[in-house]
Amino acid sequence: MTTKRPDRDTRADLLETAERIFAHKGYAAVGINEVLSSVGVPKGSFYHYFTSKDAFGEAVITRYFEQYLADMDQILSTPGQDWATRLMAYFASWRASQSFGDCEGKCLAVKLGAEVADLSEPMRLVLKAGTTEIVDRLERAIIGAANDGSSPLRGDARVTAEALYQLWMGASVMAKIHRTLDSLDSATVVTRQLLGI
Amino acid sequence: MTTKRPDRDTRADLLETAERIFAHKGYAAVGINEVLSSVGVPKGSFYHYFTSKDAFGEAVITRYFEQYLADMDQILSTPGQDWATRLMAYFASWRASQSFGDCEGKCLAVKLGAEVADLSEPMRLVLKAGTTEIVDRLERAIIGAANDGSSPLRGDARVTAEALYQLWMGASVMAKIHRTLDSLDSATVVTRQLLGI
DNA sequence: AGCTGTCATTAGACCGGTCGTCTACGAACG
DNA sequence: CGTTCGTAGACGACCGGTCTAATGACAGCT
Repeated sequence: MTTKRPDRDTRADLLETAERIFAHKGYAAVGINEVLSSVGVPKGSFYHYFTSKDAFGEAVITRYFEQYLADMDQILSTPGQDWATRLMAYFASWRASQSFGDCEGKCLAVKLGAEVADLSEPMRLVLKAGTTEIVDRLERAIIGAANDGSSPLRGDARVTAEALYQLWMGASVMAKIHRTLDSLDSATVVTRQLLGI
Repeated sequence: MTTKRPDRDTRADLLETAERIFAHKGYAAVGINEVLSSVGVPKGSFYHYFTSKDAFGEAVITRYFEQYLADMDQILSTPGQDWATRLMAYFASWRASQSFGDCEGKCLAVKLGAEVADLSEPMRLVLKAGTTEIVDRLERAIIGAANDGSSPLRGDARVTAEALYQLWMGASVMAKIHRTLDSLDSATVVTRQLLGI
């Protein structure tokens, strides 16, 4: 009498819950059981949907980036704003997402990047593809800002985009280590400086 | 007839070996046994030298930073160079340390920062203290560069120091994810830009 | 020299949790 | 009515960190 859940729910629940748990505890430190019992799904179901923990992790990260990029696209296409403003809005939302006091900081790329990169090749490739797309969008935004005159582009747009992403990634790690948002404030200041605004 | 090894060797061997293994596989993914058997020390000995895996991890990171800061001090005090040159030499050596093809990238702060920060409070505090000292040194170097005229200081030195460290941290994570040194090149370019040189 | 007390070090048992497998049941739908 | 999809959870093999009990080396004393 399991109330006939439409199949996708279980799978989606697993992915969604795992994202939260991974973002908090990392990948290796979390057992499948923890995710399972947290969702209330028995172990048997897991291997119906996923072939292994690694494949599961891959799916979690894939889903994360899909969602992340969609959100990012939305912020970077706000009508009636110049590109520089849109860029700063993106970073402001990044800052906000880390600010969840406890210890969340929901950015999976930050949390899992270093841990997973030399642990599982498939997961690494998903991370690579995802971060590349993020930098692509930043680059386009920077070029846009140069064109609409909201930022005086000095130097290569690609390099600047990469550096900005790296800066914010590092700032997020430091925020975790210091349990402070100061690092994100520094990043904000320097971001303005780099964009010349 | 155990050839009477002086006690400290075992302990030092464990710390040193663990540093290498942690830098490669992370913290949670590595079992004590792996370190032990890699050094050739029996399991029983471990808890003679350390009270727990966490205390061990703490000691590993502490040792790492001691060494790292000593190296950094040396680079940043090269005689006959202006401060801007010293700074760039430091970042060049950072780049070089990541370049070990395989997957090393021996920077423990980068590898373990995100993973460990919300896993163990003691380890987090060691990371916090260590990274703070690194930024302190960067700040002093930046102020030095402003004073000796090798870099036109624009803006707060502290903020710039923090941003530089974050930038390079993020660049190292990206290097892991993309298995490329490109990110470190971008970081180099932007570092020059931020220092105005 | 022999005996003994003390301490550093080791051996290995212990229990709990890990991932993944496998069989059996139920519910849905043709 | 039977095949498919999904649930259920016991099970095995293994590995994790921890702890107690035994071993060894050595110092001092008689």
